[in-house]
Amino acid sequence: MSLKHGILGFLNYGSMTGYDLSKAFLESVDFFWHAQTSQIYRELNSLEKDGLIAYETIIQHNKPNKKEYSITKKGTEEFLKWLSEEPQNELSRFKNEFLIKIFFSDSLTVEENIKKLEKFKNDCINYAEALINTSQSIDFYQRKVNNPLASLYWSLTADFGKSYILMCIQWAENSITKLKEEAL
Amino acid sequence: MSLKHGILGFLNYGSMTGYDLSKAFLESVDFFWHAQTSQIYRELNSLEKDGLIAYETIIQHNKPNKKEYSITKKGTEEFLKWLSEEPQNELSRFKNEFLIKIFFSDSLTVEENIKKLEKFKNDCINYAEALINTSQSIDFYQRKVNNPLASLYWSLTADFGKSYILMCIQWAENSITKLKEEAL
DNA sequence: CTTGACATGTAACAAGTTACATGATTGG
DNA sequence: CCAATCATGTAACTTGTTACATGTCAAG
Repeated sequence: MSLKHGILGFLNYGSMTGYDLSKAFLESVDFFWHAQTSQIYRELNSLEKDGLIAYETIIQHNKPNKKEYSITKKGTEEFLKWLSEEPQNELSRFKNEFLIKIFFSDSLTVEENIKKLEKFKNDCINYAEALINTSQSIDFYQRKVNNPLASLYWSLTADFGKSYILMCIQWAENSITKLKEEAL
Repeated sequence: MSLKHGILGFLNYGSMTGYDLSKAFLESVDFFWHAQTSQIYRELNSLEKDGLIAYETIIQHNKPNKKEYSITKKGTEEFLKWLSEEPQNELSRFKNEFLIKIFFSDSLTVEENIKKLEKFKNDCINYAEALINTSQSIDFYQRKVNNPLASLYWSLTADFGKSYILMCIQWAENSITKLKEEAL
């Protein structure tokens, strides 16, 4: 439901190709909305069929031709409608396969589970570094879009990511401590 | 991919009907894995076809008949294989539609966005209360399963939920403060 | 007499994942 | 010469969502 609106949101800033969109997702909202390239192209087709976006083929000489998509009036209306709708309770949609594995972990040894948690903690630390790049690309896009308020909202989402990862690291550390106590 | 393993995990504790499973999901892992009833019945069919579970029809007199599913040897093997596999980086799968709306929020007024964040904060506070029930049902199931280590892992996942919600509330408060400053 | 718990599902659709498929140019 | 970037997609499959469909019994 939301990938469509995500695409409309980006096209609302300006025209883009599927490839551009793919990069934009990756460099900005990937942390909370990962979009596969194949999915983006599928959605572009469907949005175009519904008249929410339109494209123009741009013939290039030293690069492959491309389709530049832009949002239509109908598309902008749909985007703004979605944006002002009351968001559903997001907590009820939270999903985490790692936590299910933890939930059922009594079928493994305590040592194996400590390793699992340590791996999770390391993943978090690595991801925290990757988020720094996201902050940098916010600066980059800010200049492109030329809208001071936009980057404020972007940074709020980046803050969420940082807080989430910190929380995960702390939870993992606490959990490891508890398991080590149990192992005695 | 994981609903299957979640079902196997519960059946590994003991036999259950689809209805029981539906309740078990709701009362324990719902926070990080919500399963629709319809999805559970579909997966049960598919797991049975694959020989990972088997069922016995139980005829009841004052209640509707039911199918009691139990895990097979093959099912247990598959479950343990999944459990000991290295979990994928979970952070790259995190999804949150609310954050996308925040990301694109410069198309709305600051006041509207403050309201949105306040609603989010309230949802979090309400959900925090709901999680207390989950903690209680951990105690209930602990007695049923009679495995002291199991409930330790269950409580780790409940801790994660509490930390996550606290983090969300704090983030929402900070964000509201920032927007109020901006509104001046 | 009505609500909630028990109990099982199907059908249609939407969204996400994985694998495949192609091919040019640029920079090191 | 090899890897990365540019650029577009299809096909098959798995998951997840929403709406529909049916019916009993117990308790308040």
